[in-house]
Amino acid sequence: MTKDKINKPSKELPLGFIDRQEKELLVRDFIISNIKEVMINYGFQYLETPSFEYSDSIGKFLPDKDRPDEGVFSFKDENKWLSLRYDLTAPLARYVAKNYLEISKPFKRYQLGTVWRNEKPGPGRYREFLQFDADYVGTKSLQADAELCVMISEILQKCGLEKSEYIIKISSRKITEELFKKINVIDNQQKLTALRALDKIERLGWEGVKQLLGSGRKDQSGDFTKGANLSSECIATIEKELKKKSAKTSDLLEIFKIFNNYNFSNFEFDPSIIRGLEYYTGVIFEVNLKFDVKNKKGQIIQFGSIGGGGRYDNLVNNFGNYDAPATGISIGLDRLVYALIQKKEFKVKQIRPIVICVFEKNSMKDYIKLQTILREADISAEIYPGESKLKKQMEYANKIKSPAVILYGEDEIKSGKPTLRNLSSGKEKTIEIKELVNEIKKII
RNA sequence: GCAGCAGUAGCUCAGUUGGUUAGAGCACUAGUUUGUGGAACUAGGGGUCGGUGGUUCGAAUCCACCCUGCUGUACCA
Repeated sequence: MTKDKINKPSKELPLGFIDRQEKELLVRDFIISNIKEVMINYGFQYLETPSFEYSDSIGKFLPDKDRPDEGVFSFKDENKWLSLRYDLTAPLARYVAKNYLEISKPFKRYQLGTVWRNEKPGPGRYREFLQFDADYVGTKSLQADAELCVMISEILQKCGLEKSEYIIKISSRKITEELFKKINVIDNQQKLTALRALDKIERLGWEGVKQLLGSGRKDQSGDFTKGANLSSECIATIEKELKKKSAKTSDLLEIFKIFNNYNFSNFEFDPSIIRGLEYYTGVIFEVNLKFDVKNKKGQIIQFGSIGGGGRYDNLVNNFGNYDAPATGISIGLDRLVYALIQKKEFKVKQIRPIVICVFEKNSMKDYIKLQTILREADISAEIYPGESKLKKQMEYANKIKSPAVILYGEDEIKSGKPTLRNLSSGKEKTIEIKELVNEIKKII
């Protein structure tokens, strides 16, 4: 095929980037339209911020990140580092700080946008993906946090999920904070390592997590991960405290009350969820699907959550003296699409055109006439785009899954009666032009 | 990043202890049917066997390094 490979551009995609095809995009569109409806009902503003930000605007307040290209795609422009956004929360904080005096307080906005992460992709995880974010900025009220959970639940149900197919897991950073105080862990690095370990309970189980809290753990491939080096008494206390299935912190008790007011019960207290590490300050939540998700080979994969969020009361404050406590939720739309396509036979209709076959170039006027009639009746229709034998045209129509072809050759044109061939049944009918629309509507 | 495994046609793979012109199925192209697709049959195109270097009379097969992919793990703001 290619005799001289040299100098030909590569047809491969960069690591972690993919082409997305119509079926997936239609499901995504369906989800997005549901999101927009719900967002309007809940009174959120629609916002869009640019893909690029100054690196320090979205990163400098994050500890232990001194290089701008750590995890993000960056380049230097006129001596300033620019980065592709890695989430929609950091740009929101920047936006709020920039427009602080003009915007309402509280400020509610939602945003749909592509984000990029320069890290290793996994099943259903890419380096470019679409995120949906809804945030409340400028309120400490847990009513806001509660509404986000109720709202995401409503979106998922609109998308066709049953209540039994997903759950909102909820916890609070205050639990682990108090716990660390109790067992006297004050070293920040040790706290972080311990938090990261606890975040893995779902995947590794308590045994694995305890190893990570202690000296460390060897994985399947034999690779060793260093642990948090806590004493076995501390680990025992952590396990005991976190296995209690009742929440005691004031913020959780309050939000559960609010859930009750909403008659919302599809949540579960789970002290093992940690979510991100740096900026959450209070209530945190995670949206989990309860059915198995498989990869291309049919193996069940570790899918994790499709999104989550929580309270971050200090983020906007990093830009200056703004009192802007906030709470927000992020959903990875591509992951949701990936899961939904498997779970439901989505009745997202891929509309394919009726193909009008071309017999004579000289009759093009007649073909266009038919095409216009169909298109005016809102029926997708096309004149075969090319010059081929009828057989080729039929093969084309079949390949694109066209519901029917119209055969309008010399004889038909003379009598003014095109032939309509149903491509799934193979049946043909020669009919008056004025009946064409009705006959086709019976087929599609 | 670390670790394990893998890389042969567009796709899924076969290729025996290194031995002549590297195979199959699907897909593709053309024809059997010059106004008829999805089935069948016939013929055909397409691979420097991931790359580079080495061992050898001879390498898809052995060795080294690199690249890419998969899985686990770490990081994921």
